Parts: sequence; structure tokens; C-alpha cells
Amino acid sequence: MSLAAQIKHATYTALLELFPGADIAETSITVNQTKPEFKGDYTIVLFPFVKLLRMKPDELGNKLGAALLSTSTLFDSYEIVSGFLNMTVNDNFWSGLLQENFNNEHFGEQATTGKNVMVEYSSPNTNKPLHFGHMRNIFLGYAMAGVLKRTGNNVVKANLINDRGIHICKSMIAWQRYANGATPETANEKGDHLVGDYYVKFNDAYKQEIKELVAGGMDEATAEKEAPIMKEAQEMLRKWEAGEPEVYQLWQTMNGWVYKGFDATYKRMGIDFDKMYYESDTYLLGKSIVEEGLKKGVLFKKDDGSVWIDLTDEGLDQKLLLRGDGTSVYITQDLGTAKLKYNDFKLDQSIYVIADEQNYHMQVLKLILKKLGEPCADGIFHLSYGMVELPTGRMKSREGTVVDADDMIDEMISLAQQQTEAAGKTEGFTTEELATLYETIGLGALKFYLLRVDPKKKMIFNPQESIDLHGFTATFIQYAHARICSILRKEGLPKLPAKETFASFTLTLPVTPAEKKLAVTLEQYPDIMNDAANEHNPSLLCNYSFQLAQQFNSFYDEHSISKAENEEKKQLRLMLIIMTAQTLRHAMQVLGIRLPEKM
RNA sequence: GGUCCGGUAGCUCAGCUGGAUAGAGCAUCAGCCUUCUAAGCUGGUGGUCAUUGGUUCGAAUCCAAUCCGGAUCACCA
Repeated sequence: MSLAAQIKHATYTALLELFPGADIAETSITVNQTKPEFKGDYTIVLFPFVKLLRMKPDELGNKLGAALLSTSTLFDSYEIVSGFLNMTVNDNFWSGLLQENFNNEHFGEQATTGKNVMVEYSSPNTNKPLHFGHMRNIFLGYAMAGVLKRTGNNVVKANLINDRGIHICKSMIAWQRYANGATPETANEKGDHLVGDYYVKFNDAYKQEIKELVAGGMDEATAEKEAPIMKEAQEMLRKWEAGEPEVYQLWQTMNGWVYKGFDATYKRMGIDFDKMYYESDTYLLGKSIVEEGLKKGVLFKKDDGSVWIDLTDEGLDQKLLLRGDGTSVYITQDLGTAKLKYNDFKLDQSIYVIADEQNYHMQVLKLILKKLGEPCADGIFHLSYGMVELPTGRMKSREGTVVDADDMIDEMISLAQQQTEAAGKTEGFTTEELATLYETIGLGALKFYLLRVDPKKKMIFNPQESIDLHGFTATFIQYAHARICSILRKEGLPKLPAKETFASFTLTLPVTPAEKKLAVTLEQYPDIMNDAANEHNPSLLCNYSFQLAQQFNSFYDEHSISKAENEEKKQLRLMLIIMTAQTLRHAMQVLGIRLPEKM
């Protein structure tokens, strides 16, 4: 149990003892960290009980403070300031925390829950390379999976690849028309980029054809339907669905190129998956669910044979589930996939990392499954995140304003190199070590930049700011970690020394404010991890890690570790920095960010 | 128009299940390297928490209305 929770509970018990029969709920007790300008570590807010117990704040505070001192060994002293009871925690608590946990690799993790949780993220289309918008999705999904794993769940990282449909056929048609048989090898281009180029070419050609048709006297709406290249794409989709070998083979080949490209990008990002789903396998699923829904009378059929669900009672609209010709629409296959996932892994929770533009879709999906009585419905959770925009507005792939993922990674790594060289910090590294370091810094900065804001909020990608390696960045945290590692190297200690290393430690001297600040923050880590899981918000770990690194830097500036005043202080501070480094590593590892030992 | 999300310092964001004088980073100004890594530290400047009303001992936080911005409401995916 966290210290704050312990204090809350101790307060509850003390209040019940002091005022038997009073109507006090533990949840009505507020325990906050004490503001820096007051003496104390944690503060109990007295106001809620002043009225209830008909007592003056000072009187109540004195009674409660005295009771806490006598019943709990946690506290040293208390002070009352205008309705706030500020408790000072005994120094032994902090040294105990350190001795107990300084080398605990699993500090911050929760006991296993036995729950099966799937996190689906990335979920790209195979007609273009990954771009900046995907990166937020990917890093967020990976981080969320990491958080859920550390909080005791069995996590399945899943990727649902949108490998079929009209958009894929567009790239294929354009390739047939314009590529002259080019392959990634002959064009010397990553496969996903090559295919993406032809997707762009399709749209250019399409626009051109529309223009010509309109010039010939056709109205625009008709021209959009009648453009030959669009008709060819639609024809190709029909052939694909009919399983025509030639089309099917081209489809396989081009998707193969794309997958190779994706794999390379995922690998550079340090991202992986446990399970791949392909829409070409799942797009026909869901029909049987619809059939059953019809039988149950949850769904209804219109005169043209199309199947619908009426959600007007829920404040939503009617939603189409099957076309008049019996073919499925997007949501039909999602119904099927949801059930498939559930059956594959006996999921307690199924998280979809999808942009907030699909909030309505996800709401409808869950609702339909619920109405159909599917057991997978309850576990569905839409981790909705805001879209990434440029300072000039939304990125549009058709308008070429997207920031490509591979380019962005290259840019960040080369920037890390420039900054490192400019700072003259390249000495003592081999060439390979430097390459690794630049990658660690560049990718870390990128991931942190995308993870540090609340997922729910849309974010503006400011190229200027994203490449900054100062302030609220991964670099700042990496630097603090490298500093600690440097001290440990000089002390001849490993990153996580054995417990016996400090077996002789006994606390006799007062803990300084800077020392305590670090210890207080370290103690809160498990709570933060828990919050990140409950709120589905990995940005909490960014904020926390930055705060911890910041406090370490202040501490480092104020206190010498190697040349501490005496052996006791040295040991205390070593435990502090070892645990700090371990906690930073732990938090960053959850987010997929590496910390160098030297930089 | 219906539904949903957002509006906090010049910029980017924390804080939002109500608690003390609203916090960081960037930018800007002034200091700190003969001492464990200055990618750092210390301090200053900078606020009508969109607006108005309400609830409360107490509101950036809860409620209502209004204004502004965005998303969505396809036999697209």
C-alpha cells in the first residue's frame, strides 16, 4: 500500500477511535503532498470533519495529530496551518524504503491479476508507408501494453492489418499502369514507399481524368464515378473478391513489399506484436453474427434486403450492417473480428488504440455487440487519441503534407548526432557505440514527444520543438540516468548492487530536504503506474519521470555522493541514486525508451 | 442541426474523483563549471484558468447557459 493510502487509512482509524459513532467514510479523507512552503510531507485536510464533528480546525487537528503520533510509527511530528494538518513522516520510513527497494527491478509493478488483455495498435493500410500520425498510435499502444503488463495483466499486442479493399486496388492499378514492372529492388526503394508512390500516382491520374471529363462537358459528380482509372480499381476489387489468380498474385506481391517495409520501420522503432490479424482473413466474418441478430429480432431488414440496427433509443442513428446485396460493410467485419479476438485469447479486456475521429464508430460497435448479447462486448475499450496536426492544420496524405515515419526517424537520429558532436561529447566511444547512442537519443526524443501529452488531446506537431533536446524531453531523463551510471562506475558498483552492499547502513543523521524529496517521489512510483493503467494514460509516466529526473539534478547539484560528508550519507545517497536510476529505466522501458549509461 | 471532445503564461502542456499564494518546459532576463557529466542547476519576468451565473466553509476543478475551435452523424474504411 502506498504511503498516502496508509496515511489515509491511519487517519480513518484514528478518527473512528476519537469519535465513535461519527459518520465518517474513508473516501471523504483527503491526503495530499504538503506544499513545499510548509513543514511536513503529507497533509490531511481537516475541513470536511470540522462541520461534521462541530469542532474548530485547530482543536480537531491537535486531537487527530496527537492520535496519529501515538498509534502509528509513521510520523515524527505534526503542524496545523489554517485547517490543514501537516504530518512529517519519520526519516526511518524513507531509509527503510530505500533499503528495502533500492535494487528492486520490479518496483512499481503489481501482482498478477490473471486477466487477459489485448491491445490493438498500429493497424495500418497496406497502400502507403507509416507516417507521423501512425507513430502516435504505435507508441501509445506499445506503451499502454507495457503499462498493463506491469500492472499484472497477460497482454497480447495485436496488429490488425488492413490489407484489402479499394484503396489497395488503387495502388495496384497505378502500379500496373505506370511502374513498368518496378520492384523495390529495381527501384532501390523501400517497398512500402514504392507502393505508396503509386497510391499517390493513382490520385494524380484520377484527378487528371476527372478534369478531362469535366472539360468534355460532364458534371463533376458523374466524372468522379466515370473516370476510367476508378472503374478499373473497382473492377480489380471485384476480381480480387472473386479470387482471380492474376490479381491475387499481384496483391500478394505488392503487400509482401509493404510488409517488408513495415517490418523494417517497426524494428527501428523497437516495436513488436504478438498477434497479427489480416482483414483479408476477417472481412467475411460477422455475417453470421448478423444472421443471428436477425433471428433474435435485434436487427431488422429493409425492403431492399439490407440489414439495420435501430439505435435511436440510445440517442444514435440507424446503422447499416449488411448491404442489400448481402455484402458486408466495415462494421460488419469489426463485429466478427471482435468476436474472433475474444475467442482466440479469452479476453477480459480488448483495447482498441484508434484516433478520436472514430469515436462514434467504436461506440456503435460496442453497443451492437451488447445488444446482440455477445460476451465480447463488455471488454471493449476504445483508447481514443487526438489526431496529430501540423501548425498549418491537419496532415493529408493526398495533399502530400504528411510527415513520413522513416524520414522523421532519420531526422531525429541525425539531429542527435549533430547535438552530440556540437557539445563535444563523442570522446571515449567507438563508432558503433556512437551510432547506438544517436539512435537511443533520437528515437527517445521522438517517442517522448508523442507520449508526453494526454492521449485524449489532439496535439500539434511543431517540428522546431520536437527536435529540442532540452527541458521536458527524453534526453533530459537519459542525461540524469547517464550521470548516475557515471557515479556508480567510479564507485565500482553495478547498476543494481546486491542488498548486502549496504547491509551495514543505519540511519542516525537527519535526512536533508533534497534527499527526502527524491525518496518521496520514488515512493509514489507504484501509484503512478497504477494510475497510468486505470486512466489508460502513459503520459503520466512521462510527467513522473521528468519530475524525478529534475529532482535528481537538483539533488546532484546540492549534494556530493562520492565525497559525501561521511560514510552514512554516502551509503544513503548511493541507495537513492541507484533506485532513481532503476525507476527511470523501468518507467522508460515501459514506454519503449532506452536510457544510455554514458552520453 | 444532434451527439461527443477541447479552451489554463507569448508558445507547448501539467493540474480537473473540489482544498493552502494555479505549476512545468520552451522563449526571455540575471547568476553558477579548479569539485561525481553545464544535454545541468539557482533566481527574475510572464495568468481575467474562454465568458456569465449557480452549488460550497472553499471552484481552474462540480452544475447550467453562452462564445470559440475540432471530430462525427455514408450501402467509405
